[in-house]
Amino acid sequence: MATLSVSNHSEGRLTQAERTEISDQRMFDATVQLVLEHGPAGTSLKEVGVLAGYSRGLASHRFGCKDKLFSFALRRLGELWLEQLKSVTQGLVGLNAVEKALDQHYQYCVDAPDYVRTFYSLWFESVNTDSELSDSIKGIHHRRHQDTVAWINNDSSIDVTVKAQADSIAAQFSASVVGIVYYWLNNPENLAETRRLHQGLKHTMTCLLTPSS
Amino acid sequence: MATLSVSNHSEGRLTQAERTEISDQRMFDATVQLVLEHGPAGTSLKEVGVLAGYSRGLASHRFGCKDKLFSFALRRLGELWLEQLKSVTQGLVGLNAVEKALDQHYQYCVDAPDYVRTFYSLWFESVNTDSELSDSIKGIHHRRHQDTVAWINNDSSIDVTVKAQADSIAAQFSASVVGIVYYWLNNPENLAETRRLHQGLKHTMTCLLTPSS
DNA sequence: ATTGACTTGCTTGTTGTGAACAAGTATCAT
DNA sequence: ATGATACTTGTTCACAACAAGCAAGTCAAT
Repeated sequence: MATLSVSNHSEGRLTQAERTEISDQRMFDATVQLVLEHGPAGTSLKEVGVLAGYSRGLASHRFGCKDKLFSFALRRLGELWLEQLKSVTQGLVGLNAVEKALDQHYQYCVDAPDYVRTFYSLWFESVNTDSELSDSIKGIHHRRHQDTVAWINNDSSIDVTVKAQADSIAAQFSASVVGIVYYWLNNPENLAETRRLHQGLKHTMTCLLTPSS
Repeated sequence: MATLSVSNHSEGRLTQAERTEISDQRMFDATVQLVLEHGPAGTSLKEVGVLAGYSRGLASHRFGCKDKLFSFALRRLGELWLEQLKSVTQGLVGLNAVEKALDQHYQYCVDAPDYVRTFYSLWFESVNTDSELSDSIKGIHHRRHQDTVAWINNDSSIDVTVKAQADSIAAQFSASVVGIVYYWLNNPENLAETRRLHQGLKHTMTCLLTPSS
């Protein structure tokens, strides 16, 4: 592989920072591939190192334990999704933001299924462990929740009585997204239904954000 | 421990069937306890056998592999929940059935949190494995789906245009329940919000089952 | 610029744990 | 008593985790 750009030394020579960046990226790719093939439990640190083109011990040495490797991968995946999300909801509020977010979420399942699947595989894996990974998830979860709450509160067209319930509405929204993802993980072939679930949630959110009585 | 009831022989003598029933039950209890404490991945067959009062090897020998032990535990837990569910939805259809089911689901989280938590820990664990366990889940999932579809189709007060979408509505219902459970697993202390999510889903289902336009 | 001490990335050696299975012992059935 | 079934013990293999060593990169003094 050609070097991305010339370093400060002669050809082929890499800085320490470049070396770790390259090995990190390769191990990230290997992790995604192996988690897709064998699930998180069936993915060994040894395989990750070897598939990435290094020794059996590197993943262990770099990350300390399996959990931290997964936490690392999850954070990287989370950042990739966040770019997608921000590119589409930038500056939007209320129902507009919610709808664009859901459209993009569906689209990302279509465009980058490997990343989404790995992301949520690790996500669900963390339900059962008190660990680094589980902390990362909690962080992501909390940020998502706050984003949703902000979308609601920053929209001047939304009623005060609705805003008072922003936390509950955000909780319902997050829960529904998790449910949809769960469906998609188990029925990746049925994109039509996955799309319908996204649409259904849009509709539900419309009802929730529009004061009825 | 006193024998549950006299067997066909003298005191303290058990039939083979009784012996396995007892060891199965003890290993089931041990599995629930250990999964609660350490998660499925952190639960070893060795510990299960020992905690149940047997040798380190029994769980391995009886179930063959970890996955089959979990599959066994999951089926037992599923049956317990099914009793609860049937006791409350027997003979009901449509929205009535859905609402009673959700009430009971919430109540079961309150009354038997250990069972519900273990059940769904194993449930989410199975997302990442192609195995016996994953097959059991698929079965349970399919039955739930069919039940919901039947509730919709057997209710004469529900419109034909709605019944035509029975599958999609059932999918949305299942997904939402999964999402709610995911919330509860991560926020077991917040029963109020869990209750609200159940109520919210009832409301959504009311909308879905009542033709609007 | 070259050298040499130091730092950091990476590899190899080793230990402990657990899953899985085989072979053996104890308990029950007839 | 003979077979069948529940259970235990012995063994193997794989992997996580860590320690100790090797190699590549860094940087100051000359």
